[in-house]
Amino acid sequence: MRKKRITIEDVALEAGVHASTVSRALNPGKRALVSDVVAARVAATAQRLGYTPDPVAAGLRTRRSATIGILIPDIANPLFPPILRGIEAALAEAGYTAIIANTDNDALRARDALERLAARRVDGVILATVSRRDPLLDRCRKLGLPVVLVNRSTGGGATSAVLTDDEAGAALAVRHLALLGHRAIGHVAGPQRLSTGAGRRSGFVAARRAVGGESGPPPIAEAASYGIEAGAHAAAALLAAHPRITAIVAANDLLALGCYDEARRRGLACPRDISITGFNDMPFADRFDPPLTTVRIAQRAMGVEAARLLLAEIENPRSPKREIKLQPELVVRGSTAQPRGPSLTVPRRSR
Amino acid sequence: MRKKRITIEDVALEAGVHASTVSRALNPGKRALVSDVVAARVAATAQRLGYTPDPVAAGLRTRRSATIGILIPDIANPLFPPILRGIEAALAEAGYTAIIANTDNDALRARDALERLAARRVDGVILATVSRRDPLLDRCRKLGLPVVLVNRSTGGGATSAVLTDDEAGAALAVRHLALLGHRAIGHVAGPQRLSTGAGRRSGFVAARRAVGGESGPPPIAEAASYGIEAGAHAAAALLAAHPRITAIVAANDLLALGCYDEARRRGLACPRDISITGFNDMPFADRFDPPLTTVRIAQRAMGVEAARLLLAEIENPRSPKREIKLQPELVVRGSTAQPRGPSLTVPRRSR
DNA sequence: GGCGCTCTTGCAATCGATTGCATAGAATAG
DNA sequence: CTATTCTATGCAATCGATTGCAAGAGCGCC
Repeated sequence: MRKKRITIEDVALEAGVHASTVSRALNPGKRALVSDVVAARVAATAQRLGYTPDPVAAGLRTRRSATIGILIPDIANPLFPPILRGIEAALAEAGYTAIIANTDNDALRARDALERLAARRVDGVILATVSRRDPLLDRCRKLGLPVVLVNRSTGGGATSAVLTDDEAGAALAVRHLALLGHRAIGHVAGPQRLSTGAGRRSGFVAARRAVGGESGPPPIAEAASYGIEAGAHAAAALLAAHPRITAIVAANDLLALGCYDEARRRGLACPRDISITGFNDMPFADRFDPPLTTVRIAQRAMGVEAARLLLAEIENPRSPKREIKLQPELVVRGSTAQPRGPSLTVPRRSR
Repeated sequence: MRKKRITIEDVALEAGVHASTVSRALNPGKRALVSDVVAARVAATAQRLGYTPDPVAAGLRTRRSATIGILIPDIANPLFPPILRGIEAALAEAGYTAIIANTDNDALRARDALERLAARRVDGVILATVSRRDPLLDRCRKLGLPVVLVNRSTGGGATSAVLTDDEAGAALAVRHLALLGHRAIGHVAGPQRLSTGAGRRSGFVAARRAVGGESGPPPIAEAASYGIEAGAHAAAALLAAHPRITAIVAANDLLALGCYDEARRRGLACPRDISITGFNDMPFADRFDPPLTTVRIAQRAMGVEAARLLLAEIENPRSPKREIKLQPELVVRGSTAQPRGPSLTVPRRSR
């Protein structure tokens, strides 16, 4: 029993028709080519025999694998699972399956993973890894692979992408802090080679000007990567250069966590002595100490839209490239508060 | 340029040999069948032409897809990403690729996902979802699919599995609390239909007896699922039935978070008024408020071992079933402390 | 010099589906 | 009643690799 797979041939024999007829009867697109009575009979026999078409065999002939590849830096980064769920949901509707590959922010691994996906004949790829000018994209173009970016943009509009309005998000954070009374607001920026890093930074700069913060060049320190350690380093540099800062807008939640660490190291209590905001609203951000005020991005929706965009592009390779920009939302929690009045409270020392 | 794929035929033509020779020259197993000089020439031409064998086409003939399926409840549950990374790493070494499916703890979806994986002709599956007696396993057996369980067991030994020594882990937590001076220790248990829920519970019961806790039936409340809400409910029930409890051993970190919530609701400060331990040491457990004392399981190692076990079973379907049990480790953080002396401090009210 | 042996290589079938083309029979037109 | 167009189905090639079998080349031995 284990040995015998049921093939289209078996169904054909059993239904008394030719295999090609079975194929047509079972394929929604070709269904019209075969008479209703035969189609019904075939469907019934297929059902009875428990026939499942082999997508591998079909793919060989049709050149489509009903599979798409996803490149992300690291699935353990909590930003991604919700996006993946969104992608998966939209893909499943269309009968597609996703293959996920982690790159660990390593260009070589990314290259490698892409080649492996291409070898598996994926019908398209979703990239959450690329920097603003990335050779990966050229490679995809050369391979003739439809591509959609999530949470990234090349700026050029040559590639479809789904992203967050990073400028607006950063502005949300700045305005919130300004409203609380902060004047000296600093920014721990993400890597500027990534569109999110650049976008949030420029959003910060513009918003700071708009709310009329202190004059002079904006207090900004760029983190080397989107990690806690990098955030702590950048925060240290920022605070060293601008000791009077009362609030920090971090370019993502992990960087904010790094800011927490650095603040604590300096004996600064958050939010009493310094307010800190994040970006992304990653899972469990509400459980941090203190709960993180952050800019929530529509992770799942990004995934869904990205998958839809990609499917459309697979369907019609010359469909226009589109950029979908989703609006973020501020989530106020415990890491932001009014700046402490200069003399209302004595600075608190860490133990 | 985009149109033409390079096939084995192209390489054969270019190298002046037959396609079958190319196949043999490039396949490590058959490599010995062709002369060294020809093999070298073929390898060189393949290299030069940029030939990548089509695993789909090969799979059609060989009946192996070099693909395995993974069923997990939810990728957004931070327990799983490290396991997946482990699986992926071990798989990649062997040239295999993973396809991940989420089931949301829904038996129907699980069933469905399994069928889809089977249709894609995966060579085996890794299940992180099954309960102690699960129809999914019978289905795999019927399909002739090699299976390995991660972090789950059927108890029967009929299926290979990689798991944590849950009894030992629970004992670690209980002993830690006993050493701190706790006598009245309760347990928020996981669902008993899951092997982890049952194992941790029995570990708790045995350890409690061993450390000579209070007599009488052990204070235990079972959570309906491994979620924060369920944990809060169970904690409420536990504290209502046993008000004198000074410490709770939760069967996983999410349940522990639920305990945090319920404790706060009752005006109990953790760890001052009540100590709480988790299980798993999920990412960011050190960032919770308070940082969670928990039992760390070797997530990545579980993934690696599971993948190895599965590959071995694919290689040799009649290889003996094995259960690998990994030892957990206690991570002490801020959610546990000595029980407060009956009158040393006044209870603290939440605001 | 003929026989048998090993070592390489080619031939052709195969895996399971899809699809352009051909054809038989039915339906319709004239 | 014949000619023509449809419709429904079958035939066979195809996708890209793998592999059992056959055959040719080279070689040693008696």
